[in-house]
Amino acid sequence: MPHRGTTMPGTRKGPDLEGGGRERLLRAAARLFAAKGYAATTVRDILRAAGVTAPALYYHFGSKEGVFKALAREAIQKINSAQDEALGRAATASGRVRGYCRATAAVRREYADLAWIVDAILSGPPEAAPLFDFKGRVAGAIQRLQGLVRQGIESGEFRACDTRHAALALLGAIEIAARPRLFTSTRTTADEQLEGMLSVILRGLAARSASRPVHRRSLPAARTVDGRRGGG
Amino acid sequence: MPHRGTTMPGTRKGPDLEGGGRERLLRAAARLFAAKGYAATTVRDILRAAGVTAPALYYHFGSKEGVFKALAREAIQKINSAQDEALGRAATASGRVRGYCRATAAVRREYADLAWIVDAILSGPPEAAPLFDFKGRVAGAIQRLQGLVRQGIESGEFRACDTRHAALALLGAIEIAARPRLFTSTRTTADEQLEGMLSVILRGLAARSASRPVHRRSLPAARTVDGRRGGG
DNA sequence: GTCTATACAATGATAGAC
DNA sequence: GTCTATCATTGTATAGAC
Repeated sequence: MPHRGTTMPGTRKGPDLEGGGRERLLRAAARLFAAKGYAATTVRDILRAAGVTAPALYYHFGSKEGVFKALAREAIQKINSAQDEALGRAATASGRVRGYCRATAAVRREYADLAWIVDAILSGPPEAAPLFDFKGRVAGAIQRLQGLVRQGIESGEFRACDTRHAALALLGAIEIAARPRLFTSTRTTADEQLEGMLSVILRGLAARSASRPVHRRSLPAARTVDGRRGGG
Repeated sequence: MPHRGTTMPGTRKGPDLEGGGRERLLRAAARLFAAKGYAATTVRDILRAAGVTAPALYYHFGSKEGVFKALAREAIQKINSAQDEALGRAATASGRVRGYCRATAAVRREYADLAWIVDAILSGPPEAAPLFDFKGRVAGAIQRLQGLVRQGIESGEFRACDTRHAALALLGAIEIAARPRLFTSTRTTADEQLEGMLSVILRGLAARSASRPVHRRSLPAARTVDGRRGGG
């Protein structure tokens, strides 16, 4: 696996084919992995989509697996910085939880290309595809969420509860929100759904009976309330 | 696709190789799909593991895709019957929700072999692998959960809320609980985790402030309560 | 229903010129 | 850094005997 780490392209070519071969390969691979999956995407597919030939790919990445790794590394960096930034600005515990979940789900959606592959790898067993420390990353995500919940408990904003269970429930919401194709209905966006799920879960964590005003006189059969956005 | 629907084998062979070639092919395929994924599993792999040769597979299933379809059909039937049975016996709305989630997660865990592949297909795009109406099945699952929540609202057991958001949150919990490899820690089982997540979510749905006694004097810093297990 | 034997397209990857 | 040309391997699937 003797592929170089970085290189200095600089040469330009066609009109809309911007970036060196390396960038074009990455974007084409991301699109194709998303469309067909890792195993089903052939090196030739990537090459044709990127408008380069085989040796270019093997020069930059060493293998098809190398392309995937580079792609995943990129997505992970984005998620990390998005999460860090989201944690910075937030006053309440539920605010931090919301921000963290929002940021994570958003990047995962943006990188839905890789996300679902990574997901398959994570859920799956041994090594269906090349991977890093994905499993470790999941553990880290759980711990970070647990930390947020624990802070909320300590500050009195949340009730005492099993922080791990709460973290897992939140992770489930993120998981759902990260798959718009599957769960987004005609009239709902993934963001709206995430907010709704978080409202339900955070209400279960709230120290008092109501963390936010949700008054509605009786119970009119099966009417929806919550999700406070004029949307429609 | 001219593969026969059913056949009548009857012949036996080796000592531990029970069942006709058809059964052996199914079991071998399930194991391999689980170990390597659909695309990465070759027909030759399946044949070698099942101890038969190619024509046997193509006689029974018509193609590699046919094998997967047969497998998925089997899992779907199991999930359906498990869910129906779980809905039968249950008094309260939260009891029905718990039962439904438990049953679904349990079967999904039992069929983790296929579950994660189906999941990858669902999360993924077009046709990374052959599929049925998987997308429709997900929609059905959401609607069934929505129905349970709506019943709870109508009966006054749950507060008025967006039933879809509640259903999605529950689905997220199931999703998490169905992947023991990823989320189960050293001292926790997937069942315990599901119960814990459901407790959090159902508390968020409860009409009153407490659906089950969760009293614990103050809030001792960062102590976990809930999940009744001595674990440290 | 299952076998032997095989067709043949597609795969990931490389050598070596420029 | 990118190309042309090509390799060895593996992929799914089938004919035809038993």
